Amino acid sequence: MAYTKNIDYEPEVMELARFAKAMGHPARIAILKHLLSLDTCFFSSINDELPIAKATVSQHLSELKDAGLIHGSIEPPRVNYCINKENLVKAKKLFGKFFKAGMPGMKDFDCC
Amino acid sequence: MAYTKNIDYEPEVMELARFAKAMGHPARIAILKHLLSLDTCFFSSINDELPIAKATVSQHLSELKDAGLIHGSIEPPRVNYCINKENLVKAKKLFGKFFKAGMPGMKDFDCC
DNA sequence: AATATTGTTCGTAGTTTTGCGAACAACAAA
DNA sequence: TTTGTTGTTCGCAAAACTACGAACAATATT
Repeated sequence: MAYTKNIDYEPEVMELARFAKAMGHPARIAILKHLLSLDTCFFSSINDELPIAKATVSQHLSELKDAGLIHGSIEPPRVNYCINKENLVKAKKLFGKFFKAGMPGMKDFDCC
Repeated sequence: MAYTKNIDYEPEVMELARFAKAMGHPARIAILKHLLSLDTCFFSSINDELPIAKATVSQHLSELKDAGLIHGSIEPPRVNYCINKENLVKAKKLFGKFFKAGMPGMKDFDCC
């Protein structure tokens, strides 16, 4: 019964979790880093960077696209991928807000 | 054959993905936010915040603990949870570095 | 028209995640 | 000693995730 009750969480919590989930696999982090360093590139360039089959790479790209973190545009016979900058900035802000919320009370590093 | 080839990713990529994965569920984001706002609290306080069964809450707490994001200490008959501040700072830095890497080339918001 | 290139989609397999209720363990209180 | 409180663990079920090879689609090239 996974994800049945998502409606009960705040939209901002949902959005942050969505971005985090998309970033929750090393292959997808590697893809994002690669795209950030290149600004734009073809599928084959991404595929060459990763130790997994192209079918799997394609799936990870789909997930990143669904989460709104990247764009893909067809330039036959190839596909050009790039960062969805608008949403990456959105993610950056959500993570930034989340972590900043914790920092004020973090002068002392001891707890329970 | 999930996670077979993780050994082929950089340690920093792995770490970031690990933290992101732990944050990749709205219930866990809600838990972290709650703990950040309270500094420390008992299981029951967390459980009351969430629309899921206590067994499930306990599982999410386990995952956050395994990822190193929180601590739990037994104070019979209750359990006190708090943020693992050291690792939260670590996560903050990893995410910060990741997002900062993308920002320089983000003057223009158009791409492929 | 036949061939080559590029990447997606399909079908399949095994693992992990999410969720719940019930049972349990540990301690406190009556 | 019996009862109550607190939270974990167990056992199960459904869904999602990760991965692969094979087949396919779309476009160039010969």
